[in-house]
Amino acid sequence: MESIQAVKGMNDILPGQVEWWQKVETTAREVLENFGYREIRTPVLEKLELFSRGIGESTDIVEKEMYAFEDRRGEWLALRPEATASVVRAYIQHNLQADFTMQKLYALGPMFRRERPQKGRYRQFHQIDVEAFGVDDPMLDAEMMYMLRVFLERIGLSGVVLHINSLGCPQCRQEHKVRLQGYLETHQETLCPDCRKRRHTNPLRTFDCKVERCQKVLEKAPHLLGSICEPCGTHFERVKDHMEQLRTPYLINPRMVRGLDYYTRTAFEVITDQLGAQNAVGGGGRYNGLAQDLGGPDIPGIGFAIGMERLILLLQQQQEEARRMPKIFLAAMGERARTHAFLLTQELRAAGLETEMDYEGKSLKSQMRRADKYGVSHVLILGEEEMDKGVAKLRNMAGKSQQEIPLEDLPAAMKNL
RNA sequence: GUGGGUGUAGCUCAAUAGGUUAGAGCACUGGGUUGUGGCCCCAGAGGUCGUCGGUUCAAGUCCGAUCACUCACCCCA
Repeated sequence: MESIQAVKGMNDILPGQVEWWQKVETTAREVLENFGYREIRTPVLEKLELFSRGIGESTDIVEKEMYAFEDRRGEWLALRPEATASVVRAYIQHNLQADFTMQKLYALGPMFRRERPQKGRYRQFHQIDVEAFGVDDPMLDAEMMYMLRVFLERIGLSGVVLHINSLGCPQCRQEHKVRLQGYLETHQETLCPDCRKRRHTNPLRTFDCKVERCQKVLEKAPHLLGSICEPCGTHFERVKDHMEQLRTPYLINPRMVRGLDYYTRTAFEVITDQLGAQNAVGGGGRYNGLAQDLGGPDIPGIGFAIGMERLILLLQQQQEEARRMPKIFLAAMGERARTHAFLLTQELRAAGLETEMDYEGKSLKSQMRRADKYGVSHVLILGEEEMDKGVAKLRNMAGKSQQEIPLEDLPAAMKNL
């Protein structure tokens, strides 16, 4: 019989790996909650329309990467390809703007995109998603990027750079788009086929084309940053001022464009050069029109997402892993001692001590080997001899010393080690 | 969706120009005198050589197909 494999691009996270995830998750919660963010959990499945309207009909995500299907009653649903649209939907649906003028929310969980997997890119991947609603002030933009930096520092990640840009508002971006299209048209002949297509569909995207002759053309192309409107320009200036105030290093990257339609003004990405082709560990930006696009009130928002597998891949390259092991091992010989050891194990656990034992009646030598593999600091040895005397031998694995301890004192004595 | 690379034990890899019972290291199990770990020594278990088909007296090895994994393109976290 053929064994069943996991779905392509969807991974099991095994013991030994899962410790990294726990570390990232707990650190994320600590930092985010310290900045006033509260967790929200939304369904993994949403109406398809939420994403086609929210992310943009012509984006790659919506066009070709979504897990979309018709359910038994003919309703079109999709596994979420990102979290922002869902969080905004929940925000609108539950009228969260009525509670406070500002809402700071975060969500952890799996996202789904049907792409060809490669290093740092999977069909089920996980994000730490952060969103703040109701405030358009640049102070919040800067605080968010500062918080991202604090988180990455706390988790111990090094070698990443924060890129920032302003994408302007729908109005000035539209004007720029027309100008850029005009420019590209005059250089049409030199552009690669992809860029010729992008000229119509999404001219801004030509900026991250990797073909050399396209880059050459784009060097002289009008930059969005140079032509954003006055209010967008001052917003960006103030973001930068606050970044300096918070002593958070950044790099202005006028070529950065983001793949989702809803971004406005501030956009940012955390970039690494240690992940092969996947260079973005996290990214986000402001999305002032999104809530309204999704049928809600006209409320500004800003947010970002961190790719957990990418972050963990980097951490694993940079840090030693810490394995989780029991602290005490019980080695017992003979039926009487084994039966007692079984109970004793539960008592030690009840006292809060991580305890493991041998369940198979193996030789003492074998049990000691097992204890050593676990890396426990102490082993309790229990045999006929000890049972007769009403004691257990406590062996210190590091020092090799051994002492006898009365059985009735055990949980207490172990706690004081 | 497109292109490249790789599929042999749980893991990392060997296997002469096709030729008998496919090997090693690590990991695993047991043992090295009565009930004591690490180091060392001995022994053991573990593989339909991804799958299907073809060439051949003979295929892990050659050919084809297929699947899986992987890297890259596209795009993104």
